[in-house]
Amino acid sequence: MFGEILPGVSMTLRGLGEEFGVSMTPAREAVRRLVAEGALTMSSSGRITTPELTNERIEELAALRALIEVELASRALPRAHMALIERLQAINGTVAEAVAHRDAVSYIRTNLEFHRTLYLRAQAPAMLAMTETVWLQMGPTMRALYGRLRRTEPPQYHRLIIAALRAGDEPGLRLAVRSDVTMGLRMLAT
Amino acid sequence: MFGEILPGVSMTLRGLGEEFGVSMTPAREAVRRLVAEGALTMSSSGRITTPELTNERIEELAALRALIEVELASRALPRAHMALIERLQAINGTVAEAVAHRDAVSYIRTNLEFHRTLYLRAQAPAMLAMTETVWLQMGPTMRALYGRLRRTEPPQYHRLIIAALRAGDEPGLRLAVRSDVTMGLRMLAT
DNA sequence: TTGATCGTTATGTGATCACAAAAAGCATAT
DNA sequence: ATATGCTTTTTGTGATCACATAACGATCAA
Repeated sequence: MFGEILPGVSMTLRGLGEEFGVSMTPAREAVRRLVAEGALTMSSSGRITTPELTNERIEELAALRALIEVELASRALPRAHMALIERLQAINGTVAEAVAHRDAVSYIRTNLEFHRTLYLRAQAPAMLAMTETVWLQMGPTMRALYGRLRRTEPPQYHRLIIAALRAGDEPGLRLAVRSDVTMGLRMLAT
Repeated sequence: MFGEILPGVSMTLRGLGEEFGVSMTPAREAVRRLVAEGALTMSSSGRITTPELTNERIEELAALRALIEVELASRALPRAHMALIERLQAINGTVAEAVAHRDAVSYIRTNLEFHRTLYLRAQAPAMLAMTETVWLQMGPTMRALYGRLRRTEPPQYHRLIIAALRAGDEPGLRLAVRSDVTMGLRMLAT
């Protein structure tokens, strides 16, 4: 999910088992679950690799993020008190730090933490689970895309999200979330 | 997915293995995958049952259906030719038959087939997979709800969907799909 | 009749193994 | 130098087993 593994990297059940100190059986169950969720790809012969997404698939997943996350933000808005907004601002600080250090994995992790912190307030576990499944599918690809990105300024749309939360501005929040989700990928997927 | 199993029904790995002529290992992998997708519930001790959804969860899943399926229908609209519309009409006939026979499982199956046939035209496999995951989670509950429903007339919104497809009316299509998805549950979940 | 306690059965988990198939390595020929 | 055929190694799959624990049921006491 955090892009620690690049797309197209292969792994074996025995290797994973050894890495985590277990036998093949639990490694297999974990891998097959991740395959079912789209986080890993399994070839017809059963070989395991991280997915290499096509541009069409990236666009589709970005559209799913936009749909669901806008709804989650909207549902979180009436429950977003000052403590939450301050926490979001703090997380956004660490996001800016990761960008300044050009640490792609840390950037992805803190960026998703920003979103998850907000969405947790929506009290919608099924929607959050769906969103995290999408994040999981995009992890390796996001890493590969952000890796080639040269940028030193923190994400602008996070500020808009926080401002809209402060103002209780639902249309503004929806627009800010949609922009944050789609722009980040649209500038890269072409 | 089709409601062949009611909510709260428990099953064992050995029983499933015997039922499908395999050992515990493949049964376990299948069960754990279904648990990961929300189609089955696993207690802290590992016991397997079909999920018993709360009303809040039902509302949430219905909202997810509305969000994603409206988008899928919208993407399918420009590709929906006459052959597809005729096929949808034929499927809708079998839906009406299932309703007339008060066959809940058959009704759920053909109703979902109606939707899937339309959404396949959207060429959006990730969105379709997400939608089917939601269907999977709702299967047992839908069966329980439709089982107590007394109705003999076919679903009205399917006709609206077909009419909107014919007219190329995107706003009308979005409204019809949203209504079909949410109304069918809203009248039951209270 | 109800509640608790204890022994029995049922159940999921993880490890190990045999097997088949695929991948990789390697030598040979053109 | 490249393609080809064969051998070896690697890898996933499914079955079986030992074990720990949870569920069940019977027995007994209040």
